[in-house]
Amino acid sequence: MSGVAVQRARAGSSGRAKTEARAGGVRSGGADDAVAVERRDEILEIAAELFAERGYRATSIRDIADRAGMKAGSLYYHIASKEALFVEIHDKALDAAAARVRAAIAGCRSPWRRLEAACVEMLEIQLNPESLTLPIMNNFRSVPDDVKAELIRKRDEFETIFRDIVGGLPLPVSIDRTIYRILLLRLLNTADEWYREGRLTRPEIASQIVAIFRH
Amino acid sequence: MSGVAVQRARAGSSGRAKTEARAGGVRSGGADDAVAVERRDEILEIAAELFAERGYRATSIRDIADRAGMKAGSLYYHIASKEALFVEIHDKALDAAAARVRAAIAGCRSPWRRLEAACVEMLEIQLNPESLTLPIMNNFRSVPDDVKAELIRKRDEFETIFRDIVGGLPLPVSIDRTIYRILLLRLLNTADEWYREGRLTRPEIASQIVAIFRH
DNA sequence: ACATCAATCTAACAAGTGTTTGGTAGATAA
DNA sequence: TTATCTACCAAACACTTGTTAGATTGATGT
Repeated sequence: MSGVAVQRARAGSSGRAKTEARAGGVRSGGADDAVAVERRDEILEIAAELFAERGYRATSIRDIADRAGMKAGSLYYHIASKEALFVEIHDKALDAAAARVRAAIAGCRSPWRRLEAACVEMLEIQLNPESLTLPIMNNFRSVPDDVKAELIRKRDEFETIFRDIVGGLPLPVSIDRTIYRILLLRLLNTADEWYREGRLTRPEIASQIVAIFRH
Repeated sequence: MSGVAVQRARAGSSGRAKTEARAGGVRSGGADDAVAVERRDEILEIAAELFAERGYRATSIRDIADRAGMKAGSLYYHIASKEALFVEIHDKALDAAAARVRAAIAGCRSPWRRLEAACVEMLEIQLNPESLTLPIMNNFRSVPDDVKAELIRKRDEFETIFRDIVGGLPLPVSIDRTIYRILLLRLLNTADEWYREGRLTRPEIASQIVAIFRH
């Protein structure tokens, strides 16, 4: 505690806080800082991979820094905190996923075809650890409480897409559409946990899911 | 490392290792050590609750000790290590769950009734944080690799019950029974993550699941 | 009274956590 | 050349982690 106090005092006298100016994410850029932006995106992608692989808690700042080829402290030139990094990744991933799913179902007229297209795309997203669109839509248990609320809000927004899709299905009245959607989304969102490579392809899995959920 | 070596050597010279004699779990008991056994079971149950709530990694030895009303170091009189504690809980939980599900489907003649009874029981198990039968059948991501294999083995053994149940269902040939079972189990095992209190009762949820999975 | 023993405490250990500080090589701009 | 600014590093901070050693307390048995 005393150490912190000393540091604060010194920082006050010597001026400036370079880090904060950048870590917010808003670039007050010069001419071409394309390199800088790329570096930051690179870090986001690396962190996204690790979060997806090991979860939030099990991924340390030093893990991310290692993979990015730098020291832990240097990361804080690019990010504000581990929490902020995760929230940013999470939001971007959901936005990208929403765009992909919307594009995938755009051409489908029949409601069941729409569902199948959405399932295929969701499986593709969840099982391809190559882009920022990554399977981190769950694992909220390992996330601190203060961030959790915001994450859930964003996820609910994403799941609106599926409320529309399920709403258009000609289901028997005996089936509750809300729990139908919840169960379907749970399966798609956790695909990386139950999918076993080699048995069935992703489209085959999607058509199996639709076969089960179709009535 | 050097510290461990020193400690081992000293334990050898001064005799005895009280802790190890007990932590293994096998009691070389005196007359009535019912109190001691109860204390250990109490610890197991407390730890099981915390593991279920927060996951393996997010639950610290000190958390468990706090809830048990003692200090962290004292826990090691009862357990050998955090990993061993988790494995023991996991195994006991699966054994108890298997017994409960088997008992629940015992009286059912129709295959669909069997499925429904199994679903009801599984939801009861997953959503009642009161006994050692607790929702810790997943979350393997946060578990160290060396333990993971053993946990998966035990879980596969448990899931045999559902292979039999699904095997008895008169499903259309277009549906792959393996993925059917995987999807169903994934939903039941993660019920605590998607279940929202107040909307539907557990038996209602179970009948909805069967309504969706029935063909 | 004395020794034994279960059950706990205190206190530390090494390792790892997120984060901050002050410094610095190298490019860019005046 | 000199000054500025980006992107990093080295080193520490305070804190938490699982785990262990050794001392202590209270009950039990002789």
